Amino acid sequence: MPERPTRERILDEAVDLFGFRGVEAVSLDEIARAVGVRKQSVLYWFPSKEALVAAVLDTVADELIVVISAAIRASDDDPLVRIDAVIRAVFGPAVRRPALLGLVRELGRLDPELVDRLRSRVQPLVEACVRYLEDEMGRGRLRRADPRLVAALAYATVTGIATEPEALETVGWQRDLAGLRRLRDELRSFIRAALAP
Amino acid sequence: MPERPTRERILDEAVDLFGFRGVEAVSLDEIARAVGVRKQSVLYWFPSKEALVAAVLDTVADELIVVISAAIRASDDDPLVRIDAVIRAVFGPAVRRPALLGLVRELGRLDPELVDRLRSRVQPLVEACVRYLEDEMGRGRLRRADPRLVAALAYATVTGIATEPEALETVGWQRDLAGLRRLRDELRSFIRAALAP
DNA sequence: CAGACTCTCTACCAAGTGGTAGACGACGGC
DNA sequence: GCCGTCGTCTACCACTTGGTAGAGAGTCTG
Repeated sequence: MPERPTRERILDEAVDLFGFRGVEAVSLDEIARAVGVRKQSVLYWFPSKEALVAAVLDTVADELIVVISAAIRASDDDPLVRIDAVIRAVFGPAVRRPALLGLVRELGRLDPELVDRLRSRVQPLVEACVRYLEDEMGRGRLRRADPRLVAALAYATVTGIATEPEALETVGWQRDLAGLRRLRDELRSFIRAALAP
Repeated sequence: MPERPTRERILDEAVDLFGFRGVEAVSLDEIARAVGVRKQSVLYWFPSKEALVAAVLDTVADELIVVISAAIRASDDDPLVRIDAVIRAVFGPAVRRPALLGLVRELGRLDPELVDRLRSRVQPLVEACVRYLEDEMGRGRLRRADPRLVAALAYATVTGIATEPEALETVGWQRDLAGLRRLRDELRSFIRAALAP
């Protein structure tokens, strides 16, 4: 049978385990067991745990960058619609795969070199968003505000919900996908209201 | 000399170490060394690592609850000023002690029982804020919006910045206290703009 | 002083960690 | 049939982890 290659399956399980439980808390052995293989096979594909973490970050970043930059290039001219699309794009992968949110929460603790590489890949996207916001504000199609703040807020909101999905419960929502979607939708209309000219 | 009691010093170091590096990543031995004592003395004061974590959460919650509920009871009548005070209060402890932000990031991974207890202590505060927002909105002194969303956004923003202070750099700000303060101030005016009637 | 209590210590343990060395079978090209 | 490469395995290592047992020093109370 054409089973998926071991390397891919390891990456797959690693995303979930690292995301839900934390990199430090998950051992190579546990990942191996989840894949149905021995720890030493994991070390065959990834020479060290750190290499595995790096590979996980890379794959995740690839996906995120593709999805989000596609949304940025979306053709609709109305800036509010466009912002909406980006927010949906940012939440999209997280809604489909909650472990990704948990992974974000690991960033602050990982080897700074790894995080730097990841950030240098994401930064151009953020800059593009900021420039776009500035542009539309200059043309009066969005209310004047610090575009970097808007970016920081969106960034922080997503990672914040990532950090503590319990926050959803605390404010009286379910912490499952429905709660996440609801937050996303409310956030969209909130930003709309704040940025509408 | 009236040195601070060992128990307190352990709690103190634990807040910083757990916050900056993560509960799982910090060993009892490391905490003990930071205090200048042997691991077994730590285990004398806290019968297990989990008990230490619980105690840390309790002390932190105590401080937060005091500071925030004081801000909620602030006397100023203008809702915007009042909201401002609460935001400042939420950011206050974090600005003074960045490790607290890191601790928030641990919540999602800790024993659910611990987190539940913490949440049940914070929830009344959140509920009070929500009721207050609803009330002022009903009286037309704040723009109509879902008060739970406002609470969730504020909550998420703080924990988001906690999760990844690097986000500050990504959007072009310093990640130090100045950056944090700036984010706080911008957030205040942003919420003001969004909620002003 | 005697005895209890408080606090920190040394010594130890079983379990688990990331990682190395190398054997073993399967497979393809020659 | 033979050889090398690939992928997984068993066996092992040095080290760290959270936790136990109990000794012993210091102090307070009688």
